[in-house]
Amino acid sequence: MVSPPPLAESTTDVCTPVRRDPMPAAQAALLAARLKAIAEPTRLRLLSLVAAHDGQEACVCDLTGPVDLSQPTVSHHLKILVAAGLLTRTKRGSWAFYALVPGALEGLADVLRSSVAGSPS
Amino acid sequence: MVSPPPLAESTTDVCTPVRRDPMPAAQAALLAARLKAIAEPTRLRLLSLVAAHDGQEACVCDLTGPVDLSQPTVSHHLKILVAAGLLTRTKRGSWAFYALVPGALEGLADVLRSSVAGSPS
DNA sequence: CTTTGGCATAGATGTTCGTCGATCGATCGG
DNA sequence: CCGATCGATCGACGAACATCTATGCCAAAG
Repeated sequence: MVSPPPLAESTTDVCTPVRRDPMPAAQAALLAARLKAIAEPTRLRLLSLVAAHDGQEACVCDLTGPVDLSQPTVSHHLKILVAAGLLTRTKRGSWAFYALVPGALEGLADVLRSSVAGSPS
Repeated sequence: MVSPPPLAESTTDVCTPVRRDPMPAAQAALLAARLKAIAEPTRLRLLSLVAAHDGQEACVCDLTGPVDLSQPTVSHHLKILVAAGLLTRTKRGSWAFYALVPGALEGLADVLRSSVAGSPS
């Protein structure tokens, strides 16, 4: 590997010098896992549907119709959203009510803003 | 698939009344596609690596080493990040330099904050 | 013009993911 | 208890994805 003419300065074989430490692999894996939970059209719609309900909670029977998917599929997505810390599950009677975790999505957005540009050691 | 209260078909009450219109399927698909671009550990590290370089740009030879992947794989991920509007590609001589699109990641974070709870308009 | 080096593309492969139908535990009404 | 309903789990299937090796393209060097 040869350095490009105007920009190379380092003693290593790097083309451009490095100013900060990049994101560690472990942190990248963790953030990516959280982002994967919302990087899916159905799950975004489910979050929006829950938020659109009074009290910001809804049972599964409220959601299967609007997203036009089978009940097992909806339960599967809801489980992923709960595991990601974006929804909570509360069983009342025969129904399972899902509610938004306040600030969870905003927190994820904030981490996204700061993780790439701002993590110097 | 029956609801405890009388089954409704429209946006009126089912289990819980609806207060807002949920996210449209088209918007959910578009947002999910953008999120998928960053919901991957290697791509997050690549974004961070580019941000860590002087001038916030780097060529492929700068990135293959740190992420410990083959050069075609790195090119593949960079292409996805360019398609998502997060990186720009500029060829100078034999080298292809990738740079962050200013504000792209922040804009995505803002959309994420407002899309679920905010009004769809 | 030939060679060399950086990078993109193509094809192949193993894994992950989204979806469904079938089933099962749990709960409520008679 | 009995039958019905809500919702979670299981097993399967097809699509999408991340990765590799091999190859092609283009610019610079000799």
